[in-house]
Amino acid sequence: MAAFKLFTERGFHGTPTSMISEEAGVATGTLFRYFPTKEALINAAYVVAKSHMAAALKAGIEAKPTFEDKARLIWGNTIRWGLQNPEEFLFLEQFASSPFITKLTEKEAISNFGFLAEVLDEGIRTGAIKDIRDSFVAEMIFSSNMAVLKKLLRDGQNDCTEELIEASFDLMWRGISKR
Amino acid sequence: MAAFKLFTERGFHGTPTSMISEEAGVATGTLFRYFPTKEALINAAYVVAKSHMAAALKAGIEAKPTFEDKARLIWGNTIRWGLQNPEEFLFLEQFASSPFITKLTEKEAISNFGFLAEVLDEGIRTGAIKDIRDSFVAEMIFSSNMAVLKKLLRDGQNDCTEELIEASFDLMWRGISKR
Amino acid sequence: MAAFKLFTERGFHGTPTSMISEEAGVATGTLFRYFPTKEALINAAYVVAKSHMAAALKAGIEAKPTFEDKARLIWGNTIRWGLQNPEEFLFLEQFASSPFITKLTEKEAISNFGFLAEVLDEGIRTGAIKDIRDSFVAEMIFSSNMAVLKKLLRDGQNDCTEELIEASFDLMWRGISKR
Amino acid sequence: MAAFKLFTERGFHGTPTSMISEEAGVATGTLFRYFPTKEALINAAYVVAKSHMAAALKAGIEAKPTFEDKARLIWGNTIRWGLQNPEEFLFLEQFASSPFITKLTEKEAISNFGFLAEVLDEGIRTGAIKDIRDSFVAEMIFSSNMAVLKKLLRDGQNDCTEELIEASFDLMWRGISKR
DNA sequence: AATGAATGAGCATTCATTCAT
DNA sequence: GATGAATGAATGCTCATTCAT
Repeated sequence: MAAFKLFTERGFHGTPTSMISEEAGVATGTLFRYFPTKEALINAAYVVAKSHMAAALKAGIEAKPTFEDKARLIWGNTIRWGLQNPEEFLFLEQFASSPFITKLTEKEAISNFGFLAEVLDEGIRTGAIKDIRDSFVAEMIFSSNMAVLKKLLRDGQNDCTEELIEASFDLMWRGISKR
Repeated sequence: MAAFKLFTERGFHGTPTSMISEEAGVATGTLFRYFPTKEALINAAYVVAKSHMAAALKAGIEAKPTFEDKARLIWGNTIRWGLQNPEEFLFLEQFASSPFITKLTEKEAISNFGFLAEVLDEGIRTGAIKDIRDSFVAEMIFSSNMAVLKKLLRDGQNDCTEELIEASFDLMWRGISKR
Repeated sequence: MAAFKLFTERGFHGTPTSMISEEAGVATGTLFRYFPTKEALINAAYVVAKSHMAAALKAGIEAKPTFEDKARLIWGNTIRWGLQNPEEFLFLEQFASSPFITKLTEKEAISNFGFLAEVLDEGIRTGAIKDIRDSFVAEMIFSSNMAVLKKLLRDGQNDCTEELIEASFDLMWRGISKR
Repeated sequence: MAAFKLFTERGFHGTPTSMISEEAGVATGTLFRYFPTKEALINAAYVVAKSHMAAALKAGIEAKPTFEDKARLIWGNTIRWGLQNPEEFLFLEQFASSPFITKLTEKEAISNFGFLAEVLDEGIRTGAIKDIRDSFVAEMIFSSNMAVLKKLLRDGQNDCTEELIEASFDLMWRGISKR
């Protein structure tokens, strides 16, 4: 979807539907056969991007035996996906808490991320990580992960990206792990 | 500034200048005596909010002797400021990397945060924290801090806010500290 | 085009685009599908009026054998066209050297009047008229012609219009002819 | 008056009163102590320019004995004045028949030109020029005179300006004189 | 008298949405 | 189903004019 880039670079109201339809190679009116309003369109785009992201994050997870392995994989998957799909990632960042994305959409989009809660749960259950107000921990982990990704996107990646992924994971892991 | 709330809740293009002037209790034209364009207005608001935030973060810092004390104070200051000024905080979150805030504005706004770099430097110099690609660490700290604040704003605060601030700091601190 | 009358009577900035579109029987926005800006619109109108005028001036010219016949015909054509299309004529007068008509437009508009130079050339070549700084003579002829037309429009025409056309031509002709 | 240049180059509505007051070195409000409205201001400017012009045209006329001498002097005076005061001249040209100049103003402005009618009258009375619908002749003379001036302003004057003034007068004169 | 900040009506232009083809 | 011309409400911004100082 070309809409990701356009919306991210120009904002919601800064991106005319005519521009979206042109990028998409269809006529102006055609858009409105598929999305009743412009808001519906961006909400749909949001759900798509979120589900793309969710799929990328969980890739290969079932092969990992321990909680730490899973956590480390997801940590890296997030960063790698973001580096390869910067437009979708930045779109999600930009519109995550914008007034254009409805609560309903957010709810639907988040439903793809249920597996994260399960993994985290496993970590707590097996005693691998602390349980101080779990959800706070989850937020901190998630935001740290994103912070690394954003920094890489901003600075431009270099050849030691993988090292950095490991180092940042270790740092985070040391904070949350019991030992 | 009433503009914080309006822009946050409705977006840049979703907030007519007439609405801003009405909230501000002046005529439409009056706005344009002080800000040449709507973009200039939001950029000015951004700088103001950032400097408010910076002032709040560093409050009381000179009285703290060690790096850890300083870090702990700033961590708490951030969260307390955000909880007391949710509109300004959310405004900053929303427009931090929007296309409406110019590079120049961002630069000016960031200039107020030089003290953070100094504090971090002290931490590294005195050997209190690790030096794995410091700037990444800074980003992770900052984003974790924000994550806690955002969660508190979303969920509504309760009486154990201070406890939570401490707990989250400890978690972060354990990750970054050498011992 | 209704724009001729409106622009002439009210000036460029005194004529809102909404008024033009209303007169034209279309919606406000429709105007801007055909003309990117209001300035483009008035420039287009200018070119149209000029080409109408050019066509009227040269009507029947090829049937005239001598230079004097051609000159006399054009002299009359100008006046007759202006009397029948006062709105277009006054529009051209009003905006001929206004800041709204670009050099480019003027150039394009003038291109229709190449035949005038040819006719004048013939007059000089055949020795019918003097050659004192030809272009000045051309300007004087042209402006005299216009002056008669404007006076007729201002005073209202009467039944001896044709006589007057002849008389004024003779007067001008006597000035420029070699004998 | 700086207003001449501004109005000519930018049009009536294109020239803010604030710009005029700035050029004049007074405050915005001050203008309105002297002219009730912007229209009153431009009308006053028009009258001033016209009277300047009238004064220039008649300069030295009483010393001239014959009609032809007077006519030749006025012809030259017009052109010389216009070349020395292009801003006022072009201002008059531009706004002569604009909707901003009221009939009353035009009437007042024209009152300064009574001497022209007298001179023309003398020409007819003494039998120096033809009497075919005198006012038309006057218009033609006047417009020819202006045409020469405008051409000179457009092309830039050179050292044979005086020659050209003579030549153009002769051409005109031959047209209107009885012999 | 002079000032210039404040006013708010007015206008060019954009753009989501409709609908005849 | 697809198209894209037409619509007209909405909005950023300007500027003549006022009036408290």
